[in-house]
Amino acid sequence: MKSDCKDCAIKSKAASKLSAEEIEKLSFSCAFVKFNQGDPLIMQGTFSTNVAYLRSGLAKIHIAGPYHEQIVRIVKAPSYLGLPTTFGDKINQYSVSVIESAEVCFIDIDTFRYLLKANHNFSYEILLEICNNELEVFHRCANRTQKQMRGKIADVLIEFSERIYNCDIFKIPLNQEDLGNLVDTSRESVSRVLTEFENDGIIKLSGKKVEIINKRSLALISANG
Amino acid sequence: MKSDCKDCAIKSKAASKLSAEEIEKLSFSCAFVKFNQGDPLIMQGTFSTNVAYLRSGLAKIHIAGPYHEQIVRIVKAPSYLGLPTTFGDKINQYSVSVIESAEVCFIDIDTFRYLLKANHNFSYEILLEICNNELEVFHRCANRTQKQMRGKIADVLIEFSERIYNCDIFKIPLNQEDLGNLVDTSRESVSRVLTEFENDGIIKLSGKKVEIINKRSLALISANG
DNA sequence: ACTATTTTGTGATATATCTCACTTTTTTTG
DNA sequence: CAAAAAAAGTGAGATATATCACAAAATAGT
Repeated sequence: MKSDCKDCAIKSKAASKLSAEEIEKLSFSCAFVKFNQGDPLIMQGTFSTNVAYLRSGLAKIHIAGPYHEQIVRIVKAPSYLGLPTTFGDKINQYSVSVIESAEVCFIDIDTFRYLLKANHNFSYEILLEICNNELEVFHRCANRTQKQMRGKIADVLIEFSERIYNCDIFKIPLNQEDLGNLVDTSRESVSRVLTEFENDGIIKLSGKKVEIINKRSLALISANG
Repeated sequence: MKSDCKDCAIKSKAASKLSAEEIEKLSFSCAFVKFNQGDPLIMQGTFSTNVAYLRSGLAKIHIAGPYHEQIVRIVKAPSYLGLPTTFGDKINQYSVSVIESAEVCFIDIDTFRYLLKANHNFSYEILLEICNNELEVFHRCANRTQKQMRGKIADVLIEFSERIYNCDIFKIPLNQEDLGNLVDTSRESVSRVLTEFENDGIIKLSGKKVEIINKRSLALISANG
């Protein structure tokens, strides 16, 4: 357990509010680890003693629903992971897995709590992050249940291109089964819709690589489908 | 704008951590208002300058989805409302309406922020509340999308009986349309399932009054339907 | 490089739920 | 208390999507 958070180039906005001594304290109980695609970071049902800070990479938050796995959202670095669990009971209420090789700092929960108490600006930033997540989940949930599959898949393509990759060409970091779990449809439907979009000249596919050709149409489908 | 929070019998757990002076400060920028069923407390899209503390009563959080209104969750007093909005942009991201006559304290947002900075224990409690809400939303969302209507309606009946009213006999505080918006089904389906449950001897209905007769069956339906 | 495994594509069929249309009941209001 | 409005019940038909069952591709493992 030791890192040098002081010189960390990708400090969280919250961490940048910490004083020199506080950063020092953080360094002492912060473990830096690299992960590969597919690695689990947080496992639903297990005891949590750390907050995770996703320094780089991409992860998915997923929970075991009554029938199948549901992917709640895709988290892009930099971002804290497992905050809600940190406060309620200490049993993780959801899982987090890496979907694009990631660097993660595990911060001891007691230290994290100490920092929350010691530094208002830090805790305010954390509060902010949690609140934004909650709002995002609200909207995502409404979409998931109300739109039909074309709309939902259009949504997710737009999200990857705009929020995650900032680019019209990207590699989907999930297989179609998982894509289905993210938007709540079956794997088969994902496949069908994707080829449909390709036939309509809206996207171009080659393997998992997607190129968005007609963003306009995609936005329309997202809005009306 | 003035209340006497000091003597308030239903202080929030967070507020009970405040010092005498802090409570005094709170009192000065806290407006107490009574509301009736149907009254809007928070309106999506409007500018927010207050945090609301639901002192007594019942409210629903709802957002305008792409197609229809969605009821995100039912909030039972005591509980803060509109916390997430308080921190992100100040535009309310969802609406809150009273469904059973309520008493609400509106707390000026700047005062609330001041208290968050001034008192760690207060802010820690607030953090806790937000985190718990987020986790609840996760699970609710998974249920909503994965279970089918019988299961979802069984769920909601159990929730009313156990979380909201602590009683096997209660009056549903929503009409069937809203019940549908809460569990994501059509009004007609709600009606059908409810009469189905009654015919199966699982519940007894008279108007909006529900008596749960066979909780065991209901739990089974919730788990498997 | 070859086999095993995972992932994807695609048709046919099944089905849960929505929608529409109308009636009946309950609640509200003047 | 009557009239109007809102809410609830119910059948028949439409439909979006799931499921099943394979085949084809792509990836991973030895």
